[in-house]
Amino acid sequence: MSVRPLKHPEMASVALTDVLHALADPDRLAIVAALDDARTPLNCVETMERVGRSLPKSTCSQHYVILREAGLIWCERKGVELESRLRTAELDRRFPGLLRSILKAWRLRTTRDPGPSA
Amino acid sequence: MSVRPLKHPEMASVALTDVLHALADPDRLAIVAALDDARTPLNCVETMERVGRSLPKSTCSQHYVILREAGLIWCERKGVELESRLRTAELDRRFPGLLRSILKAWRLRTTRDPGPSA
DNA sequence: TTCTCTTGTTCCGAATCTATGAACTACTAG
DNA sequence: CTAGTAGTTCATAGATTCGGAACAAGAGAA
Repeated sequence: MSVRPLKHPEMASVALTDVLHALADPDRLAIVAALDDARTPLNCVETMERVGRSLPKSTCSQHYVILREAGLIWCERKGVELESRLRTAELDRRFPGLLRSILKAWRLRTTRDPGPSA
Repeated sequence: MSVRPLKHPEMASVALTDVLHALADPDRLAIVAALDDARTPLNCVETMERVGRSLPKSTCSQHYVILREAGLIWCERKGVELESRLRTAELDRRFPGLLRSILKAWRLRTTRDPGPSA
């Protein structure tokens, strides 16, 4: 049971539907919003603190896999931690304006919207 | 086994994650893009012709349920047909710029992106 | 070194979601 | 009434997702 190396897709091969699928979950969207706020790489614990919610770690780990494989985040292992940052600029070159408009929509959600993990 | 009446959510109660989930599928995204092109209501057959792909009807029917319940389309029965139109203006009031930027991204997808039903 | 703590990963079973054939409803035309 | 067309519902097999338990891997202390 060894830990696999991190794989990141080239931005050119990222599919729009994968990006949308990755963001179609309140927890993942909140993670992305937190990384966007932070503007600096964060590990999972720091991110979840900012999200203000604790998930089971296995679930959380899977969320990171999905975000990474959808091309949304870039991760590096720093010791025992996983440091992640948004691939903002690259993503915006591939899908101009997309991430911004989604994050904007997320930030003005009302109570009807599921907050992180409804 | 009677046919249930059509239910449309109020736009205020539409969640962003539901919208993203509805659009995180190549067939549904293609349907939405086709309705957006058309600018006039289309039934399922007409829409799928424009999409250029035929799905099993049960699958197609489910896609319409998902799009309708996510607040993306407004449907009316016209005789035996189901006429659908995008809820463009309403949606844009709720999530300004969102649908436009997603459709824009969809239209500039490359071969790596799954076309309708990859 | 070894022990322990922390951070995250992997595995696996249960619960949930999705796709589709078959049967059905509902309407139209002849 | 019969046949045809458009779409819905049901049942179920298949795919995804969630989360607990066990594990990996590095940091720090002794």
